[in-house]
Amino acid sequence: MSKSLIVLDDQTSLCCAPGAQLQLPSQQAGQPVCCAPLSRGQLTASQAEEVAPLLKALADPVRLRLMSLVASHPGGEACVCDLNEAFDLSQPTISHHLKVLKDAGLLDRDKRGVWVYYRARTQALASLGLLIGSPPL
Amino acid sequence: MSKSLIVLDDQTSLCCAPGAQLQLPSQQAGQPVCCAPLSRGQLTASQAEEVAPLLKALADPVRLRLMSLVASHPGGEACVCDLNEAFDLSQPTISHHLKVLKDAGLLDRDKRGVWVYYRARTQALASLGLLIGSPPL
DNA sequence: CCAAGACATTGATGCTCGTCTATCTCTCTG
DNA sequence: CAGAGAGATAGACGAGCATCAATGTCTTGG
Repeated sequence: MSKSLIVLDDQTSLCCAPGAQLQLPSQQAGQPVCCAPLSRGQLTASQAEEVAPLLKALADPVRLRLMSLVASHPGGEACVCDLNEAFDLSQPTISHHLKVLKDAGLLDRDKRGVWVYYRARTQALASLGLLIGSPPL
Repeated sequence: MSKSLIVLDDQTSLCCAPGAQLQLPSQQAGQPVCCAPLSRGQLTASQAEEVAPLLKALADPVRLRLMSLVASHPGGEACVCDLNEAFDLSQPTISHHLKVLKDAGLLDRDKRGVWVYYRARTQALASLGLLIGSPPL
């Protein structure tokens, strides 16, 4: 597998740190472009196949709100019991959406006793935001 | 309608210019948060309903590559005839995907004679990238 | 050990989506 | 004006998705 376009792991350093988007190092000849934004150089088919599932996971109003609730929660994590109450949807439906976000690599799951806590992978969100949002050169 | 979270029009100035993501003005009490990123404050249900269609439009490998091809094309625009050749898909399928991107507000269409040119709405991409990618405070 | 509660899983249902073939509309050329 | 070519539209079809009710799996308290 080639170098990932999206950094999912908070432990891994970002090759394009947030805020550095305007001073991206110029592309080295022969080297794969890491974090190549959408507007600079064409995404390969395989890169597109890699990124699309992340966007698809986010491309639902309920999941967007879930991500926002979790990411903005004090402490960086939220209990499922709190999330369930924030929506007018059944508990299995919320559980399903959380699983979609977790499988996409946008949430981390942590079970502590009876309760389950989800945490946002801010690195993945940052990478995705840079990929989409960086302006053309 | 409340103030839009996503700036679609290149003529309109961005309330959160690219690169300004780390120095966002502190939220004024009582004022709606413009361009409130995903990780800061919870998206309302209506805001999520507004943003999700944009992400859904992008959340397809073919459309991601189309956006990338158009956005990175010299001159900022690309002819449909060139785009058709870049994919192993039928012409109506490409036309359909371009329409989805245009209806979402991510592409502008310009017919000149026999040919049709599409141009990326970089402002919309920038807003979307900031919304997703800005880190929590 | 048992009952209760938190969350996940299963299976069903109706809707949306990506793709295709066929056809249509528009514009230029001869 | 007729034909050709560029691109859009229409309709069909199979796959995928969001939701729910019902049920299953853990974990804790008594």
